Amino acid sequence: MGISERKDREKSEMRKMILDSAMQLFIKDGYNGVSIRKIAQKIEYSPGSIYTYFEDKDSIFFALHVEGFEKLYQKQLSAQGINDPRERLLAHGRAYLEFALENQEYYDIMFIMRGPEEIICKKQDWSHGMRSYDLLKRNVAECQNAGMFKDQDLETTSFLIWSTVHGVASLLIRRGPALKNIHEQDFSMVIDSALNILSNIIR
Amino acid sequence: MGISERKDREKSEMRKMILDSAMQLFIKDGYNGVSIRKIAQKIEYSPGSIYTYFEDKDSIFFALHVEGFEKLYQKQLSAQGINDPRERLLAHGRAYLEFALENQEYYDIMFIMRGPEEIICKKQDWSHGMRSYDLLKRNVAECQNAGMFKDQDLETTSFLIWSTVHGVASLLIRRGPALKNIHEQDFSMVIDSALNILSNIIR
DNA sequence: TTGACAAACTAAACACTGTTTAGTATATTA
DNA sequence: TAATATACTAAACAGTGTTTAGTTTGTCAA
Repeated sequence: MGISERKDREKSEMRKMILDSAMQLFIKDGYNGVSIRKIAQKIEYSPGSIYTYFEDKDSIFFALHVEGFEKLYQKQLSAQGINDPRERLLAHGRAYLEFALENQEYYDIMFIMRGPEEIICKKQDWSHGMRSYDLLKRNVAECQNAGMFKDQDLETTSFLIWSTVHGVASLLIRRGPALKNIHEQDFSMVIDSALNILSNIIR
Repeated sequence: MGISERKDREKSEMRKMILDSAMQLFIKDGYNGVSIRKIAQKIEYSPGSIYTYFEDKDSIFFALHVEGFEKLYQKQLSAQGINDPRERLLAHGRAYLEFALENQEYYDIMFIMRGPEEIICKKQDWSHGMRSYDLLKRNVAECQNAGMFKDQDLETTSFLIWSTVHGVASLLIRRGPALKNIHEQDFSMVIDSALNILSNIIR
């Protein structure tokens, strides 16, 4: 059936076009600055057509959310080649921070923005996030096997490690009051310092 | 001039009424669920009247933001009585986390939500946030004077300490994927663990 | 007490928003 | 060729933040 395959292809191309346009607008105009009509105008279709491909506006952001987790997971896997558990966990942290700073819009969608997060709870689908988090937990567990974090709860330890890197990432991205004095080119220094903290925790 | 004083009083009572209603609705319906019309209905005035007291919807959230920072600052001051710099910094961290979990809506407005943060940048007014952050920096500086964080940059160290507690706070409030296994009653345990990390950093 | 003035307030309008609906055009299938 | 399914559009609906014109109200000087 070549026809239905072509149709599927056309359908997914349209989906991609919508997502790409939405992402571009999202980066330019922020979450609330993007409207279905603007997306429609950008892809040169009527607003209504978009609803053939996505249930609602939220679903578009959810789809971008899923894309983001896929990118994060791939980045995280790049650290899995390292054998020493301690070094692997540090590389894992670096990968996380690099992902966050290289894909700030995705990171925002995934972990910071209110809108989409409510959506994800509504959709009951944290599975993509869990996959990344489970990878972290596995790395922490293997650190425990190697004698680190002794007498510490796996869940709590993993969570606190995530908190540390997430805290750095989200503040760097959102630019809180402290960041008047930390500029873009200093980010890698901050990453190093954050990993230093991690490195102190790991013992 | 008793009349103009009464008028000022009435004006600020009206402001307070608007802010209280906005906060209530905000907690109940979330950021985007609150409309000027809903606030107006709650206070039994027409939507237009609100614009006599606030420039726009954003200003209402900004005002709540300022209120939040005032509360945080007061809470932080409660830790300033402690003499030992290390213990004071730890108490400072605990105060921060307690504030975040006791005033989750405020914390959200202050540090997590996109909307208002853009507003604050627009208004170029991080002064309220800076006051709290400066207090942290002062405490860190005095830890340095007492021999801790030797050879570490004050700015970076302060930022990373803030990151750590902010990371914990924002993940606890937003309930990321990791938090399926951490329930409300365990929060104080997580706070203790976070402070343990802080305590490890401080040496 | 009256007239002027300023402030508060409202109803209505404006230009948006996400979403639904009814209807059309097009391509595929029997 | 006729029937059917799909993609698509224009228009409408109910909502949004904000502005405007006009009214009411309270204050104050003449």
